[in-house]
Amino acid sequence: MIASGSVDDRVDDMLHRLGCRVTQPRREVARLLASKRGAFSAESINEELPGVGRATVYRTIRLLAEAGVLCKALLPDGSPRYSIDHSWHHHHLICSSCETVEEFRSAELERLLCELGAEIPGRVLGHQVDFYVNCPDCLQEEGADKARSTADNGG
Amino acid sequence: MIASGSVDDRVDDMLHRLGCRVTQPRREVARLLASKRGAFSAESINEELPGVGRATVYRTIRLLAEAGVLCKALLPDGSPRYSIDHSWHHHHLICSSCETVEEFRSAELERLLCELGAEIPGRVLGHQVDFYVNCPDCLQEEGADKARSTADNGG
DNA sequence: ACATGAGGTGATACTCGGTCTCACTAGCGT
DNA sequence: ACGCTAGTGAGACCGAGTATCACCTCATGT
Repeated sequence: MIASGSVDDRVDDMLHRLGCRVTQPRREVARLLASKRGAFSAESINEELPGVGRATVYRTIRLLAEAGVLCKALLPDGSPRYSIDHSWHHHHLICSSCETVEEFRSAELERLLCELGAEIPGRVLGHQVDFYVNCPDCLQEEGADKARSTADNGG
Repeated sequence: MIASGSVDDRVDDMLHRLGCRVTQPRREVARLLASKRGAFSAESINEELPGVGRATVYRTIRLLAEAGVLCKALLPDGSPRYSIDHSWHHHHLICSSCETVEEFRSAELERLLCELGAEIPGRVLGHQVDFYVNCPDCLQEEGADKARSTADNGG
């Protein structure tokens, strides 16, 4: 608990820099987000913070997403997942089984997208690239399941 | 009205090929979809077919999307738009102002995505590439607006 | 330290897109 | 023509998110 003060300080700092009031609920949401690994739904944050109102959780997430602190990825069904935006520009690897979202980057891809963008009629504002995958964890589990059922058949 | 029989026939044919019953509601939904240019929301179809139940409209759209007859694009906010899937594999140009969705294809992009996919840990199931744009129509309108306001300032 | 007021909060109602339920209907094989 | 069963439609329900509005609290000026 000795070092936790610095996390609070950084969170307060960030909220300050966004030009908004540093309130207790925002602090709580931001701290929880900062502690997250990987992508999460707004609702999961809401559930983990019963002391903070739903509206406030959603408002704060929107605030941080608009400020570029969070980045938003869409699952194939369109439901959004948020994650801390660690790197300037990146794309997503979305696991179709466990719905985890990983970042990935490729300079070559950016270059090609930029080239393609130049040929597109109209003005290109941005792009989004998502790979839908089975992540290694899910593959391993799948493999384990298969091995189990084979063992069952065999014995 | 003389030629409309052939559209009906093609719609019936398609429904048959999907291995499902050819019912009046499905026919109506499929015919309306066939007449659509560009992308549309499920709700808009529902509104245009007051004689067909909401559940049936959504069910039919899902059916056709799963069969690959329709393809689904997600707007930046995650709301889905459907369009007739004219070509085997394509990506989308989504206009951020008027929300129209256009298809685009690039062999080079596919090649690179395939290469990148090979390096991704896990199993790649698919990918999605969207360009967010201002379409030429919206740009033109914007230009017209600007010209108007300049004229106002000048006169 | 205290008053002040604008920005923020939270309970709750609402919206929107979509699915589920279930009694009823109609397509289609016989 | 009959009967089975897939399909239908009204409406309840759901999940994610927004709007409303009385109340609260942070930050500032004195």
